[in-house]
Amino acid sequence: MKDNVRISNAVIRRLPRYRRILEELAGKGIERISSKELSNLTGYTASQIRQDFNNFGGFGQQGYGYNVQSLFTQIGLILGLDREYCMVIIGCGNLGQAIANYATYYKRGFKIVAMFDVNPKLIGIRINDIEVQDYELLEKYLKENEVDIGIICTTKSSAQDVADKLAEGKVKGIWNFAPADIEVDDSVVLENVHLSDSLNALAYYISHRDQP
Amino acid sequence: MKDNVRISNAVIRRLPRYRRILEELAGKGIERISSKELSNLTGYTASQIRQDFNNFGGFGQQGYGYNVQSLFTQIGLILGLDREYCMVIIGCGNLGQAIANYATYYKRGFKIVAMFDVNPKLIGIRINDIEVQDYELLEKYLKENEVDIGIICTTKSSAQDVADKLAEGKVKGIWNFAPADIEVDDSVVLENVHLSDSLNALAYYISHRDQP
DNA sequence: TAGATTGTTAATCGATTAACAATC
DNA sequence: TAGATTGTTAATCGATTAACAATC
Repeated sequence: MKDNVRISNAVIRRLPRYRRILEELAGKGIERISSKELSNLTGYTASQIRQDFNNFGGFGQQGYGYNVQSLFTQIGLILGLDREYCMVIIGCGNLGQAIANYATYYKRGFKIVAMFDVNPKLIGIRINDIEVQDYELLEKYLKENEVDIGIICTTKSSAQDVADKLAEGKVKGIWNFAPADIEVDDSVVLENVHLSDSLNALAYYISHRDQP
Repeated sequence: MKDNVRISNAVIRRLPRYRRILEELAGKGIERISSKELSNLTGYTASQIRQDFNNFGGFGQQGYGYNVQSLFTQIGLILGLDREYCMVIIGCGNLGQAIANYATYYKRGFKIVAMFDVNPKLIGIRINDIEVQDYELLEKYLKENEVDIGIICTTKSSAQDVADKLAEGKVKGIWNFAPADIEVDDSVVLENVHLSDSLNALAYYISHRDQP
């Protein structure tokens, strides 16, 4: 695999999609695939697909195409999926619980290790075998345990405070679902899921169908 | 406002963020803002901000800047937020309920009008005053009511079936949270929120911090 | 071997940034 | 008016697409 090459964000955002499709193909027992066939499945051009893979060194074989299983594995390696990520969830309302279920049942390699909330009604309940703890205990927990990812499922008003605590507790990344523009030190990777932005974009495209 | 100009997706995705920030500024009573100040707040360059706004015709005034309130309103108009969108949710587990709460309490202009599920334990319960109906009734509901947006919060395996029913029922847009690559006719706008892709991208950036 | 398909270079396209005249 | 800041054109940068030689 090539090294020392800066990969553009556009490429990174396409990799999970490739991987998802390759997983399905592998599940169907398909062993090889050409960039042209992948183009049909993904909607990306064959040319772009080859360019993307060549960022990391040649995964294919001329005249043959790509081996589905090995390409799947390679992309997993690039994405850093060859290890386990420990995650904590802050905010255990419907959204926090939904994310917990999702991670537990769909995402091997991403493990919920603790959950926190301020709501006394939620503290103490168990979600997929994880007991919801008092948010007051987050700081202590992060001191005593190495956590890779903090997931913010709180209200807008608490989000920045939670982010600060997570950063101080040396998490490597924050997955933010709160509708807030939080700020963190550059050493922490921040991935926002802004539902509002997504819904607004949807409204835009609905309003502008057909018209010029 | 200019018309007949194709606006790039990149611009559209920035508009909700501008709007969010302008809303906050308006809330603080700030009346005017320059592209330079907006640049500080958004992280986009002042040049890009002026280019973005000029896609729609000049919103500003030389030597003065932009009027916060009027810019906020204009962007809302562009995004199509000057009307109400009726939405139905299919799949009323934690995620569906979380989205319902979110839309109800945070998103004026986007109204949940009905919710559906196949689970007998959920059918009949009320969520923010909306009763969960049997999924069997979706088709009938869509025939009798005009729905703008269908929100898919089901499992992966049901997602395509739901999308087909929504498309047949003439929804204008689909907001998909199921971890599936669904396909719909071009006449329906599809906005995916692929949590898996987002999490994988986060893993990538965590794995590649520091290193070359 | 002949056919297929990659890896890679070159061309194109589009988006971002820089610069500055227009003008409030 | 002088200063500030937009609107807009031109320059740059980066990403996508096209083309084709390399090679399995």
